[in-house]
Amino acid sequence: MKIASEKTIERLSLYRRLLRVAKGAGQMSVYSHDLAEMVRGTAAQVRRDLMEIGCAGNSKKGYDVDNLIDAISEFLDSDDVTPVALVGVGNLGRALLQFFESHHPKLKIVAVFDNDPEKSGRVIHGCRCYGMSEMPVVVAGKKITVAVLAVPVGAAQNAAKQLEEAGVRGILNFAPEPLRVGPSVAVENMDMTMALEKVAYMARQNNSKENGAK
Amino acid sequence: MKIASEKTIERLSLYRRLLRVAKGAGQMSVYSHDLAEMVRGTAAQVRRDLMEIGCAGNSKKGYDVDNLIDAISEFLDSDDVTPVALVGVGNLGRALLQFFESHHPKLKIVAVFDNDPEKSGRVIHGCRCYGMSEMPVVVAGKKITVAVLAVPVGAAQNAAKQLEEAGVRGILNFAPEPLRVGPSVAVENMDMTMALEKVAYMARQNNSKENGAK
DNA sequence: AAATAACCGTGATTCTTTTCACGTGAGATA
DNA sequence: TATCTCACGTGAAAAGAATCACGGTTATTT
Repeated sequence: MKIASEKTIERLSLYRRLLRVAKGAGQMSVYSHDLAEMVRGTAAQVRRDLMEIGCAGNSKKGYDVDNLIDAISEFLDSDDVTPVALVGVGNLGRALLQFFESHHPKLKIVAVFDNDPEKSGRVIHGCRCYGMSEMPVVVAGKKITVAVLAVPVGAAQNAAKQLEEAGVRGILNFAPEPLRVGPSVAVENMDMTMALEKVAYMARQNNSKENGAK
Repeated sequence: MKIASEKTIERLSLYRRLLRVAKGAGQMSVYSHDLAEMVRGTAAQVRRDLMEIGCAGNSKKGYDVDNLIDAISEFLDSDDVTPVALVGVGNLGRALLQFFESHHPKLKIVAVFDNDPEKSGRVIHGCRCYGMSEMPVVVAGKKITVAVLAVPVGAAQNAAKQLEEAGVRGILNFAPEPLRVGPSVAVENMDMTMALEKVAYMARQNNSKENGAK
């Protein structure tokens, strides 16, 4: 399968979600400019993204919703369900567990890890909680390649290392701390502190623009 | 104050956090390549980012840690504490509340909103919970310009609209749904579904690269 | 059946972001 | 004090991403 830029992958994910909503509403086809409006982008960009994954669009009717969803899914998803591990069962971890419980047919959290021995063995949201030391065997046994890291800052680097050694190849990191991992592990940072600082900055810009300040 | 690109702003936020850690460890100065290594970037980019905000670096000793932190803070932060609202007090909302409680000196969640009347009036993590209908008066009263949106999908668009009307100028959106707001409101999406799909995709790429597949 | 209109596919262009590479200057060394 | 080293500051080049613009195609209309 061809390779696409990260930006394109992000947008494809977004398109698919919106397409599913549209499908649920009974819509059979969409135009590139419809999708563009939904994601606040341009029609040309939507077409280009779809071109990347070799999609088929009809001149007059636009894109077939079902076809598009299938094409994006074939590109983004694995054939079978991807097992995911969650590390860290604090408030955030539980929220994520609940969030992903329902939201995705192809990505499933199948194990959670925490270093609190109190939690070991308990079942949270349908997931068995393991101690950190059990990681290698559980990850290998369940063929886990993707993990969500929701531990407190300070513990993240260590956990990432353990994940890497256990064979994980992608980490979604919620800790506000850059991870040092080898080149064969993809890291996506969800840095909430950074994000909030950024909106605060941009909100201030907007505000002073509005108030006529330079 | 000059304007910088969004990417630069993100990196500045990251630099500052790492600099604070370095300062805590007693470090007095850093080189651009030190910072670069920490954020997995290049030295030239670090220098360029710092140049953007008009920083001073010394040829031989690199950058003074204290100076840099101050310079970045002056650029990113408002002079006084920025009051923030949180909308949605589910698991995620509570996790965010806890997360931001300690993590930031200049950004403070001062009010939470939820449409569950049960929660109205209660105090969660030191924050009074208000009903959605109280938003206009509370937001105006506390001069809130930034909000974190942690409501379930489906409720996000409506909440965003209310926030905008109440005067909010920046929204950090955790709902997997693009928001339609006016141009004077900055939106930053923390789309966990998209992020997880993306790492899963990239992990798969890494995996097949490793296994010799084309 | 011909004309029309609307949208897709994509080469070319423009704009943004990153990297390169080199002159400059500050401290160390002898 | 002269030289040497090393990192900063930054113009210029490269790479990457978004946009433009137009030929081609398909349904609809007359």
